Amino acid sequence: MNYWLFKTEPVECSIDDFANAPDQPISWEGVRNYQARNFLRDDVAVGDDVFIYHSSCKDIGIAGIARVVRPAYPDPSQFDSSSIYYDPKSTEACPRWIAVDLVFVCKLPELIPLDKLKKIANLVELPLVRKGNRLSVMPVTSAQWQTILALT
DNA sequence: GCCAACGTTGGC
DNA sequence: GCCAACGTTGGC
Repeated sequence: MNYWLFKTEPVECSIDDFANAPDQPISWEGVRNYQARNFLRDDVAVGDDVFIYHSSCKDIGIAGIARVVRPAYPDPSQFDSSSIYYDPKSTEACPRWIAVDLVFVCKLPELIPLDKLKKIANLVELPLVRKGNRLSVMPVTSAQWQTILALT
């Protein structure tokens, strides 16, 4: 199995949305970046664990953990003309964007702030803390995962 | 709200 | 296929 980090703006989907719906799969939609899409399509698998990271908000950082329960399928929002994620160039026959489903695992006892992650020597290779990083779905190595868990 | 960094688009 | 222009991300 693999480890991942998914970014989200908590006003849209936060770790509390997962915590408030235990055992209920949440569809991870709206990824509109090809590199992130390729990870979802090719590498994210059922049983993988995912850090849920809150961005563009007051408390920026890793908020909790979710688990993949459904592998890649066409992101329905790309076909919905009323959605902000609508993509007129995508077709049912040849969908461009991919979603997966996640379920809640846990909230971290305390959010691990980004500035704390940036100070950890073992995490300098994590794309999240690299300058100019914009990847919203990124792999986390087993060692990085353990390092981050040890911060809690 | 600013803006650096990066990704995407489209003319050539 | 290059690359300038434009759009988006996301921390600050």
